[in-house]
Parts: sequence; C-alpha cells; structure tokens
Amino acid sequence: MDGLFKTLGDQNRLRMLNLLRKDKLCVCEMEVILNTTQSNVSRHLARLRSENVISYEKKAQWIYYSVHEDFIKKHLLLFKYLEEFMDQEPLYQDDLKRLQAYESSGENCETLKRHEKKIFAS
Amino acid sequence: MDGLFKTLGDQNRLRMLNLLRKDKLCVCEMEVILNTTQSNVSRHLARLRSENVISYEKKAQWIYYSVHEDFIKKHLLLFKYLEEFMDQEPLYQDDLKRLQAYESSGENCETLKRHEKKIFAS
DNA sequence: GTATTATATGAGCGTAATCAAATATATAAA
DNA sequence: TTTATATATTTGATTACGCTCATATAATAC
Repeated sequence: MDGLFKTLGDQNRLRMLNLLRKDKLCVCEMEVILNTTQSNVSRHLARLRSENVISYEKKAQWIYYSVHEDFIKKHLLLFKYLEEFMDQEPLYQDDLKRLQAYESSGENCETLKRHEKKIFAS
Repeated sequence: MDGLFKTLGDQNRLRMLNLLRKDKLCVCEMEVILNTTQSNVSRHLARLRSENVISYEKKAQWIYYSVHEDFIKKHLLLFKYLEEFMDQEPLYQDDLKRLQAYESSGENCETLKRHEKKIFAS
C-alpha cells in the first residue's frame, strides 16, 4: 500500500496519469505534451507499470499506454479522488489543455517527428 | 498533491495514521504499540504534520495527535480509500489489535514508563 | 533547586530515487 | 540493407529519504 503511494508521489507521474485518464497515449506524445525527455517519460511509465497503475498495447513501433482497468476497479475511491483533485488544479488543467490542442491539431504518432516536437511545448 | 502522496508513501507513517484514525495518541503510546523508537515516531509525525494530515494538542508534557479534521474534509475520498484498505490489510489489522490490547489494559501515558514499554511490543 | 519524562531536532550514514546523456533494441520505411 | 524512429535501459552524478545516536527543550515531580 505504501508502494502505491510512493509511485503516485511524483509530480511527473501524476501528470502522466492525468493525461492517460483522458486518452491512450504513447511515449512520444507525452514527451511532447509534457515537454520533457523521452528517457524521463519512459522511466516514469515503467514505474507506473510496475505498480499496475497503467497498461499498454503495442501497435507497430508505438506503445500506447492507458490507465489499467484493474487499477480503477481495485482502487476506485483513490481513482475518483485523483480525478477530483486533478480537475481542480491548474497544473493538471493546463496539461489537459495542451492535450486537447495536440488532439485537435490533427497530429498523431505518425506525423509527429522529432524535429516538429517543439510545437506543443508550452 | 504529489507532496501528500510522498508523505503517505511510507509504511511507518501509514501505520501511525491507521492508529490515529481510531484514537488520539501521544508519541510514547505509538512508540510502544508500533514497537519503534521515540525519535522515529516523532520524525514521522513531523512529516505528517507538515502536510496537515494530523493535528495535535498539548496536555501537560504529552502531545496528543489525531487525524486533522481539515484533512478528512478536504481529502474525503482519499481518507475513505485509506480506511477501506487499512481495514483489509493484516499489517494494519494487527496494529489495531495491539492498540486495543493497550487500551483495555488500563495503561495510559501516565502509567506508561519507559521500563514497562516492552509489554505491548508483540 | 535536581532528577525524570516527553518530545523534537541535529548530525552522520547508508539506501533509494531522480535526471540527463549515451547506448541498446525493435520496428518500419526507403 | 541502410536509415530513421520509438522505446527501454544503463551509467554516473546529484539529491532526497529513513534510521540511529546524541543532544536540546519543556514540563513534571521530588
């Protein structure tokens, strides 16, 4: 139980979870939306995976992450608490705005190449 | 928000919170029930205090800690989640059993002197 | 006053967590 | 097959955390 809280006790991982509760996303997309490095995103996702907070499916060279169904079921009150709080905190609201901007831009993993990644950086 | 999870991401602090959700307790009592050092208890309580998870009131030389009312109000879903999980995990159940043993023993802060503290250590 | 008890805090040490940069692996496209 | 892209992992440096021992402060008791 303390292990789960340890995993959630990191701002980067909470920001990722905040995005994933809205959409399936792959590393390259979170990297852009959160304006951080691929290495950092991958590392934090590994941590969330190890606590079964998120699941993933591979499509071609991309790995799409989402909140694990079992996590929501098993920790429903906690998940609802997370949603309630993220909805009211500016940091997470802003990340969702960037997520929406990305989505309505028509971009996707295939069109999103490294040299274009600064677009949504802030 | 990640700060709160960091604070909750420690087994010792969760064990203290588990006790405090049932009763007001002072350091010397938690020290006995959790079978750890005064220094350790005090340190973890300081951390819980700094995140406003617990409150305290001083009576004579004893400081009685309890779960902060504001914490329960502000983080109700989280608190309910905590209770739900603690109720079903053996580690926390066992701590509550030792708490009950202490209480039904008729001991209290005044009667509880250092040389007697091994009694409830398990 | 001195002695005792309750609590908090500082110092030191070991462990674990974070980050960035580099490397490794896998997939896909040319 | 070569090249580019996506992701994961290793490495090394830095920082944060947790524990213990020792000390500091405050209250009580004698």
